[in-house]
Amino acid sequence: MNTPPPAGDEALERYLSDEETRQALELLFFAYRDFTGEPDAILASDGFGRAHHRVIYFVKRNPSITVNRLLGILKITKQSLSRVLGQLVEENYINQETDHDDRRRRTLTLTERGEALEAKLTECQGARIRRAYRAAGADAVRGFKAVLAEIINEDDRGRFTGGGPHTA
Amino acid sequence: MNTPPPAGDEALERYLSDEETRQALELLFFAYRDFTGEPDAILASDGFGRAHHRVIYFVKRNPSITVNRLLGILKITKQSLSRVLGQLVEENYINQETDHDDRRRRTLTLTERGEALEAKLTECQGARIRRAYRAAGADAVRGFKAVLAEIINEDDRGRFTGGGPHTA
DNA sequence: CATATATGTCAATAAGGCTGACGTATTTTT
DNA sequence: AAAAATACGTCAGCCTTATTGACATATATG
Repeated sequence: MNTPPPAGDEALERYLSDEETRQALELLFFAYRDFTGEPDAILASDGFGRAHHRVIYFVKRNPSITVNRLLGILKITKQSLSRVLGQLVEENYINQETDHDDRRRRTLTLTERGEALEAKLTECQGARIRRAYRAAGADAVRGFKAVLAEIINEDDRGRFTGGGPHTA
Repeated sequence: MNTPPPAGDEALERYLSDEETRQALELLFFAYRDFTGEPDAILASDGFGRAHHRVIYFVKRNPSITVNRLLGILKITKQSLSRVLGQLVEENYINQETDHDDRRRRTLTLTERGEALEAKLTECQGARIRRAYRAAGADAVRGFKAVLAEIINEDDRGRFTGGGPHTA
């Protein structure tokens, strides 16, 4: 068990503030854990991990994205991406071709197989989101988005407050 | 860029639903990434990782917790916990003592050093949360909590809809 | 006494990150 | 044309965090 609320107005304020933020931390921890749980299981049965999911997802969202822009979104090193991306290309989930304008660049696109896996994974997470949205109501959804957008660092926040998909 | 909204009412519905859920997925991804970024940096400079953070956090929240109950919250194996916990005990962040009632049990509590690190990490994430809460407003905060609670699996949801801290 | 529980530990394996170094093709700059 | 910067790939090695299986020990409980 835990320390009970203290007496005194200022102390109570601090306590509430502490409890309040801890509740938020824990909500995020448990929500993210469960949110990634199902897709992780699907991926594992294909011999993939969460890293593959992220790559597939952002290639879907940004067709013909270059390796460099993908690295920018994921914020990992190219050596780390290399292994994961290599597997996905090897096993024909992602198509890689030389860009016509700048022949140094390789553009990445999902193959049919990649599209299928992406759809399966997103559908799985989407169902959880839609269920939560319906249960909480439209008003709550607006609050949910507003707070999450504010939690995100300023540089990436524009993806949500402003316009379309992740064109970095 | 991406596929533009299609014509036709049903198709538009589907498109909105898809865009809507994808936005939620991405909000969660970026928010969690940035939310864990700062503490990760602090921990790294102490030679620790995110796993150490989770252990310290839940020991703080459940003083005198047993190893078994901690495993239940974290949902990892005891072998995984062993190394992390061992380090924290070794370096005097966590105190381990034999329970008086059942001498098989070891109860875990933060030392002063552990308290200090926990405070530093939680303060860092707390500041981000408070900033977001202030920016989004009290109404949005209610929605934020409601949706996140609904995203969490039923078994753990009670921690938030109901009462106090994580007493598993 | 037998069995179950709580904990710890040894060994092997794997995913997914990291850094540093080097190579090569291509584009841009001087 | 030569030099520099960019985009990409790859080799080699290291770390953290997780996994499984097996076994040991102390304690509690039937």
